[in-house]
Amino acid sequence: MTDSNRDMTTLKDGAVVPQLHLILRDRIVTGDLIPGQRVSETEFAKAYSISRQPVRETFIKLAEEDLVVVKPQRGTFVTRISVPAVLTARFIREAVEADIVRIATDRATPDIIAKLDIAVEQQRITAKSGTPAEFMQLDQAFHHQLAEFAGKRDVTNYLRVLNIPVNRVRNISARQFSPDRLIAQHAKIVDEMRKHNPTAAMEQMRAHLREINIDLPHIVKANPDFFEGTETLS
Amino acid sequence: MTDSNRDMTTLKDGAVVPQLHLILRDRIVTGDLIPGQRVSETEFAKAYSISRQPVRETFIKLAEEDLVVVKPQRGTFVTRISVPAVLTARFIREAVEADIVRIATDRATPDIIAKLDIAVEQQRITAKSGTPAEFMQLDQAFHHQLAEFAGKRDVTNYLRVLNIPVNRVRNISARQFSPDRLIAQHAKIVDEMRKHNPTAAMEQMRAHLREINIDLPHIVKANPDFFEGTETLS
DNA sequence: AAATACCAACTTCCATACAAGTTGACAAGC
DNA sequence: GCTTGTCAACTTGTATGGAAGTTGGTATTT
Repeated sequence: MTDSNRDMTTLKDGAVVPQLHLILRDRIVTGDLIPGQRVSETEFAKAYSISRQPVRETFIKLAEEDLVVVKPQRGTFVTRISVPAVLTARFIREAVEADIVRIATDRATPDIIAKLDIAVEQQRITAKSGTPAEFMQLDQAFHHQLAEFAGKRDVTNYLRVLNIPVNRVRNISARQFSPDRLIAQHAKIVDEMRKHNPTAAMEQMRAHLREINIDLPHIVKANPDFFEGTETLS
Repeated sequence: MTDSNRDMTTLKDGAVVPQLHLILRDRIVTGDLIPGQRVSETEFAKAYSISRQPVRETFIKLAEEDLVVVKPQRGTFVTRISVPAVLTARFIREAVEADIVRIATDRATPDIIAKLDIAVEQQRITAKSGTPAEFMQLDQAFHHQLAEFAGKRDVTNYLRVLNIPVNRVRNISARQFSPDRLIAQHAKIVDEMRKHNPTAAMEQMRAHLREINIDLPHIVKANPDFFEGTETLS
């Protein structure tokens, strides 16, 4: 989203809850509101000049996405990033996207391969001259494209909530790891698809999605108080 | 859940929203509240002798699970079951549980195989003398057991919301299809695990989870107004 | 008869007041 | 010093009134 609504004061006319939901979700996922931080209904009510009720209902939605946790009579807190949630999301994505890439390879036409080549090339350009957030957007678009080419356009939507903790990790560690490695892996996947080798394409995809298993321990070690369930790593 | 709280009148002391959330979710998933049915805040507020606010907040949670849809100033309605959601959930489960069964086969000890044999046997017993709901519970427990044996205990929890539409389908069609076929497939999966044949076990699992692709068109045809997005089937 | 204007009865949305429980500071007593 | 009791200031939870918008029936007008 643009930061037109992040001046902490004005909301557009119309329903308040959907707007606030998007704003606060973005602020949490990008790390503007940090894991463990205490928030409160009155705090945002004053900041955005609205009543407690819409803020409260926004908190309920954020809680369903595991972005905040509401402790009755005690307070509401930005959740720390759950390591098991990240690992589980990764495992699910590996299984699902392996199947997607197998189907996409079977369906691959020269036209599809060309579009994927263009996508990878744009990633290279953005990695050099763009922001980490822009590269992240392109990365997600690439995986969504593969799903579309496999005829599984909906999969991305239904796994959206699952990917939230993964995105949080990437946002707080955007500058710690270079995108070059990821781009090279994307290119390898496309190459195997070009050769109509579904098994090899699947293996490249699985290896690609296993990367975070290697990075995660370092990220956790660098920001231990942003995470919970860290004992799962050992 | 027990039906101790389904007398439409009394709730236990304590927080109201969590109780009402469980009650209404159960009533929708089991088909007591039917797809497309109109509901309203005041309706349940009167029925349970509470104010509109807790009902409203419950609706928000149900909406996040795609069990109701809130149309501002127009009303709240029990969602019709989304055919694309069912098909996508099935696809995701096939990919994930195939991987799970592969890992579980690699890890399979005689002790694990014995536990799975017992589970299948209990399914046979319940299929004969139990209720469809009880069998459904055992079926879910079986798949959860496999995830545990693969060291992926969390997967079931994180895919819970995804499975909701699938469970709705099974509840409205519980008597239309016999469980014998499913039990036989469970047995085949365990047999391949016993033989330490991960590839065959995976294939049996995939075939098992593809069953709903065959049943779904008939269920939709028998209850067309319980579904939406039915054109996806053609 | 048919189209239109009106309006009463509904709905969800938001604001506000109060209820109920938690927490931490601070003073009293051991 | 250390424990304990008190209580004020917070938190979220619930109730209720009114605002804003939709809907469908009913007169009114053409």
